[in-house]
Amino acid sequence: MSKTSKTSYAVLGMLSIAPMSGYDIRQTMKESTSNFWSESDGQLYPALASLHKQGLISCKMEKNENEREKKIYSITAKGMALLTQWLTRAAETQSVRSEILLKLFFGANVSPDVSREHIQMHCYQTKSMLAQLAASKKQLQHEHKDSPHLPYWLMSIDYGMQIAEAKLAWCDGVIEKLNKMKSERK
Amino acid sequence: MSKTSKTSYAVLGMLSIAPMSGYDIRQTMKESTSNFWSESDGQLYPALASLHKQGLISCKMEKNENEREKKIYSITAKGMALLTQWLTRAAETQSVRSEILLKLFFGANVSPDVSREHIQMHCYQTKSMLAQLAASKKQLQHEHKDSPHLPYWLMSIDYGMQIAEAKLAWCDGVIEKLNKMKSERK
DNA sequence: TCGCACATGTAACGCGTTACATGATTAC
DNA sequence: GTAATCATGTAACGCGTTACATGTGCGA
Repeated sequence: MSKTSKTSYAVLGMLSIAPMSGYDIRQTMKESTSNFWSESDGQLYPALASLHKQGLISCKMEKNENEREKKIYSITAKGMALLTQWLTRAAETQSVRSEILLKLFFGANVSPDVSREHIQMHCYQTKSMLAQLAASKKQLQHEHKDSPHLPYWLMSIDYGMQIAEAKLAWCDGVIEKLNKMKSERK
Repeated sequence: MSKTSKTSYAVLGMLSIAPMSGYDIRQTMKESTSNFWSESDGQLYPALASLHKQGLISCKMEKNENEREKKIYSITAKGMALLTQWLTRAAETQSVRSEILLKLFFGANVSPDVSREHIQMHCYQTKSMLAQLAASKKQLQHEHKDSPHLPYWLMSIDYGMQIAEAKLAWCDGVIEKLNKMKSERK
């Protein structure tokens, strides 16, 4: 088990929700955690193979009508123990890199218009993300009414939404300031 | 020039503020952009060498009294052109990975206490970051009163502060919900 | 004299992305 | 028929972190 990579834990976590195929895990991540976590194919499938080899997950072949055969993985007791152990450990602080903030930081080298365009774009993207999150939230509340996972899923969505709101407020302020700077430079 | 890495641009940007040594760049980044951007030694020094070889920055040896000799780099016209070109291009969207949110997402597998502890810790860390940002802001306003960079620097600090405030509000809500879940489980 | 801040680098390693490879089934 | 979705993987590459390596000057 790698000391630094969290891919295996993300996979174990997904399988703690329900037995799934690799493809299912990808889809589930896209629909639920993509806002704060995602894995690429190149990480996912080798992780599944490695977890299986270690006995942390088990694998059954399944073939329903009109479906191609797929591998359904389930978390084992051993895997569950490792997952809860990881869940209990404190999260490591990760370094963030935001290209848009870096560009804004060096904004004095270009016209305020340039920065304003970037922020404007960021604003649009954030709004679209907010809409997606709101939709996800509604869907989750409907489709997983009685799941013990629901409250936790909602909290993680709320994080995204509240951060997005804060970003939008910041964007507004920045655009206003940049407009002022532009008119003062005239 | 690498297509994907932004390290070179970060370095060029720093040198657009003032001529500096590699060490100075590290210090400046720590004090100003660490909240949203940082570079390690293993990135910084090779980047400086490469930029120099490409004629994007120039290098002078300097030795003041009671100081060991150091290399002071300055951005060239060619480097400045490349920087502004990059600044004008739209920022690529980067994928974020938040271990704490991933743990919260899988929180149903452990006691609500575990999640609450994590969030509590996150709250403390965010508060300390907020205090640091407030201090930086004050210092910047004082030390760079007339710099054309100041408004941009303040905007990037405000981003950190506003996001931090939103995080704190979210933490409060989550802790409350987790406490409720705990009492309901009794 | 011991440790810390200054100062500059190199090398190894692992992680994560991207592109490639394959192939079945379904909808248009 | 052909594009999209389902489904599983591999391989190369580059980036970024960490640890290592070296040495100066200053303060306690």
